[in-house]
Amino acid sequence: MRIGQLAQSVGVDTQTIRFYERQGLLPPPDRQENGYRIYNEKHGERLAFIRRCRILDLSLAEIHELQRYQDDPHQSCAVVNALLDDHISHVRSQIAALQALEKQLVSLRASCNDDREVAACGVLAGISEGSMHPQQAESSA
Amino acid sequence: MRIGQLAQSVGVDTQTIRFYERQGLLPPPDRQENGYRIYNEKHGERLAFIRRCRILDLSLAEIHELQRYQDDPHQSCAVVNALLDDHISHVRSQIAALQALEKQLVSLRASCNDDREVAACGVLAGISEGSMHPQQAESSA
DNA sequence: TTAAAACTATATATCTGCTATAAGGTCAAT
DNA sequence: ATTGACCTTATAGCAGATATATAGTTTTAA
Ligand SMILES: [Zn+2]
Ligand SMILES: [Zn+2]
Ligand SMILES: [Zn+2]
Ligand SMILES: [Zn+2]
Repeated sequence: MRIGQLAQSVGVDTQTIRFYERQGLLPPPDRQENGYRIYNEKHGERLAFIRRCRILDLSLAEIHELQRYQDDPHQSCAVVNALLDDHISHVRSQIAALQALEKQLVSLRASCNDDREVAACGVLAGISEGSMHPQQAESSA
Repeated sequence: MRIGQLAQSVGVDTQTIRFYERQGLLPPPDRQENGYRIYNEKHGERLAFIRRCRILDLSLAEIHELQRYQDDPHQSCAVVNALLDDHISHVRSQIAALQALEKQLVSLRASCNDDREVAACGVLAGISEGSMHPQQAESSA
């Protein structure tokens, strides 16, 4: 199967497939005499795996790591589970950061109604005055 | 004051200041004879405003819009408040997406303990099997 | 006085995960 | 013969910086 078919069957752009190949996430397929890439079902499964990882918001580096684990199937799967735990904490710290941010924004929003002119806007005043603390999106825990 | 001093006083990198200037968020300052940028307190306030907006995770485009509002101080501040409301809904939809993701990840994680080998890992099996639905990080509401 | 350290300038590359465009080669049908 | 659909590579763009390369300037100290 050629790249367009593979792309359609998995629901990605052909560019994305070539991109994954360049990144080392998909093995370079054989080529026809004219240079066209030829894929088999293995490639399809591999690509689908990558896409499902991306749906889980795993980074390409994390996916790469998972693939390395799959290449050594007899080691303990604790490494896989640890990777997932780490990723869950990535996601949780993002959530926490965003929730703190939301709180800040809502309180800022409450400092103004719509009946003023810009020069007296409570929101702008709140930002300009600035008793704010930086967010930390990711921690290296 | 030169760029290094300004950078230190606001707590950003000098590169970041030049970057904001290129993006049109900071007005180009006067130059010394040797070409060095010279800043005054106005620049400092403007830069600090930008940084506080960034802490609130406002995009550079949103900040730009706020600046345009500030340039027309007699219009109704409803536009400012609307911008903030939009941004709050950006943040909320990010939170919702991440929470849905967290749920998926936690359930995936629960499908494995650490006592297997990679070939039998419940996490990898869960990803490979793939009964997953794509996330939508942002909606164009 | 001179040489090194610290600062400034511009231009360019890097990061993430794609997506889009340009410019061209290949193939089937008309 | 030419259209159209497909394929190839190379390159640029998005956000929001950050890093590097290379060069000129100022300050400090030996
Ligand atoms: Zn992660
Ligand atoms: Zn207002
Ligand atoms: Zn926003
Ligand atoms: Zn496992």
